[in-house]
Amino acid sequence: MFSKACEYGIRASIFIAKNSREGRRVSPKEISKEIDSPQAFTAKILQELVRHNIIKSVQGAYGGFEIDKNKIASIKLSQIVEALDGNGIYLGCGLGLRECNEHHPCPMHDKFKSIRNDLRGMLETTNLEELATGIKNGEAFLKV
Amino acid sequence: MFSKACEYGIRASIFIAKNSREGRRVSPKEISKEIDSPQAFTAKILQELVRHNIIKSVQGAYGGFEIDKNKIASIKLSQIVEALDGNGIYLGCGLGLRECNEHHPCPMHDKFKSIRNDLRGMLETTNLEELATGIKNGEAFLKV
DNA sequence: TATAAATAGGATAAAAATATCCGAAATAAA
DNA sequence: TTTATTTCGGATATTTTTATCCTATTTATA
Repeated sequence: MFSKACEYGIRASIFIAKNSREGRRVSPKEISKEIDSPQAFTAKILQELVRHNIIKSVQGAYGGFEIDKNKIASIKLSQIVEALDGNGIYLGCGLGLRECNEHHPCPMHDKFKSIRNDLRGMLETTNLEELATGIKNGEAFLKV
Repeated sequence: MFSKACEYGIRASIFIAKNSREGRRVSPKEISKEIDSPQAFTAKILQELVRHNIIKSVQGAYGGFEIDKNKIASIKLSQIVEALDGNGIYLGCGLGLRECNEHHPCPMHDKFKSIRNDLRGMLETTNLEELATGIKNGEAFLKV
């Protein structure tokens, strides 16, 4: 469904959000440990999220990654997915046709459309705030 | 969502189904031309589908690929997807956790569950017969 | 039985995704 | 201003996916 990069990116973002709410900056080392992901690869993904203005980095000693507290609730999963996997999951054809729409549908088009829309809806209405809360409350996990 | 191999495999299966209904066997060459896919790669995928007993091959002169006419309506998209991409799309965690279930959910688990179930339901209730009909009627397309 | 036509399958190549390494640049604190 | 710490970014390596090529095997027909 999502690429590894995107899976790590979402998990990392949730972990950063949780810590930013508590006023803590976190390093790629700590992140990759807590979400069980390869450290250097995760660092690359974090850089990409910084470039997309989804998370913020502070360089130098005592630096790390964080998210503006008052921004956490407004960051949607869809932004992270689009930043790392592009918009293919929204716009692409399920069977890989370059052109697939009402006027030129693939055989699966109608049936696939509603599922893709549900997925899109879910990603566009789920924000980091609620996901971080699940982690904080111990109701959900970021690894294993 | 699906791998390239799976996309080609589904499109090829629909094309074979349509032709088998008309009593025609088809070659990898014709298939890849009609679904716009790389020929040798498509041939490999067809072999895999044969191994999974989804399509049938006839070797030698006048051979090719076909599907038993009375089997077309009973072949579900889910069988093709499972044969080529495995069952990860049904069972796997959206965020890539090895273990993700009601007792140990990822933060996205609840929201993702229903979408995954809808996808699963769609794949398990959609058969080659109806998809081939869409192609035959010119309502749907397998390329471009 | 010989021939031509077709799939099967192994070997290999190319491209993309995943992952690692290391030096450069930034920055807080001593 | 020096030092220690930390992200940035380029280079490279590894693995997986996608794709191609070539020969062997199968089989209908002449």
